[in-house]
Amino acid sequence: MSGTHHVPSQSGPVVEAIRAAIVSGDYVPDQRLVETDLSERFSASRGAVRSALLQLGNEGLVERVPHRGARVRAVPLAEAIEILEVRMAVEGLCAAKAAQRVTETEIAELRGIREGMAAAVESGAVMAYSELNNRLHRRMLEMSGQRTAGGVIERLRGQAVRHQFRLAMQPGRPSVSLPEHLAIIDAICSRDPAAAEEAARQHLGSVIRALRGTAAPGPGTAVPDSGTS
Amino acid sequence: MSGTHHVPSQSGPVVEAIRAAIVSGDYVPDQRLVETDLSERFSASRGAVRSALLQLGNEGLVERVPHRGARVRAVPLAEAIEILEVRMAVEGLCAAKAAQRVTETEIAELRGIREGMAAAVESGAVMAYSELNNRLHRRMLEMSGQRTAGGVIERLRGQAVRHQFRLAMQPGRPSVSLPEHLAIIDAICSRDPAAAEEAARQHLGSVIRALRGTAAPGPGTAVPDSGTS
DNA sequence: GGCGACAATATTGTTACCAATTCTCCGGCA
DNA sequence: TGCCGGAGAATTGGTAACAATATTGTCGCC
Repeated sequence: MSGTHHVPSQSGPVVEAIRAAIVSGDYVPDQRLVETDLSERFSASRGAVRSALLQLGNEGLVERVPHRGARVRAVPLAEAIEILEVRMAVEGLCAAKAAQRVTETEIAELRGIREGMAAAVESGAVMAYSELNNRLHRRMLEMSGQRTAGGVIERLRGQAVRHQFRLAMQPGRPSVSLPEHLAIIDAICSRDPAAAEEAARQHLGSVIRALRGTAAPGPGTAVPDSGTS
Repeated sequence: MSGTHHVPSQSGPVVEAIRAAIVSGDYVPDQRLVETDLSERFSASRGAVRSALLQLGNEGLVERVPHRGARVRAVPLAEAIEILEVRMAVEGLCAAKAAQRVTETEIAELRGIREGMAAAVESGAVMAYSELNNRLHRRMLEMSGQRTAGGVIERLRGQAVRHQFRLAMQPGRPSVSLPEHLAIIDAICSRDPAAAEEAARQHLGSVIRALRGTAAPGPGTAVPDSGTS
């Protein structure tokens, strides 16, 4: 097996834990991240938490202001679109490279993902589809052999994950994105770099258009006070 | 004016100092970075140095292994090429955006850079040309308005700066890159996004080809092996 | 009743110290 | 001679206390 994801695991388990808590929505945007709280929550020393926050700040997931602490960074829609535009460029590159370097076993794996995605959409299994979606993008990066590009995209994905998640939950969205994903898979399996790049770009372009369509309601709707408290 | 809103200046002056020392060649690749040494060298506490090394490690400039300290990361040629491939994609995007959004005053500034570059190459002023080159790339990013892409490229540039510097020192290299730079400038000034993207991609493609030519002196790795018989 | 200064609190930033780990060097031994 | 093992030094990682700073609540004054 290709093992677990290697890029974002560098500086200890605390970083991963906090990152997971953020991307899973356990901490909402603009929520304060007090060092002592996290220290107790994750059973780690304050220094470890401090380092983790530093790294997450560098990663763009949290915002740190001197003497005022860290809070979950709220990525505005415009920036999410910027992120997707960069991803469009880089993932286009990766798709092309993947089409050049793909092996037979990888083609088989992609075909498996393809079937799974079609089945998930057919049966309305949104979460399963989202999971396969993540896996497809990740495996495509690995197949491209472009570690640098993979790291860049991984980081960008982390920042915009909330927007993408919200988008994936829109009813009818899977039926739109499914053919795009299938086109990417088919192009890679056909070892057609140009088609793969074009398919990847079209897919992310579609995501951008869809994101633009989701009206971002102004301030006043987000209430951080959820459940436990 | 937009002033100097550099992305990588966030976590204190120590980070910038160490980064400057690394990119300026003051610390060579694989050189150990002992915390106490840096602490004394930059008159900062060990904790500050620690944080700085953490951030630089996250940035890809230094390599940190647990209990073994940090050292300047030696970016292999293959990775430098990967980095340039990503830059090719992202800077292509930025060039296109810049061509869409460029203002009249910015066009005037670009024309100034254009003249300066031509004059520098004419007179053989390598350093001045390199400086203008940096400025051109940086201003193009700013004009594109793509902050995300700018941050990505800035980071990638930092990692491969040594290779690019070595390349810029090659005799005759400026005469090759000058027309490419001029093409980028002209395309942006003509507000032609497609041409700008193409010009940027061609330029970086040329850099990649040139880099491939530098350090491939035949079979076997040309490591500076001390006096073999 | 509203507003500004002041104290109390909470939180981060820094420093000093100790523990854990690795590297180096030296000596013993087959 | 070459290799194994251990003591010592060097360096990093972690922890706790301290200092600096921002936030919040309170009191007096207009």
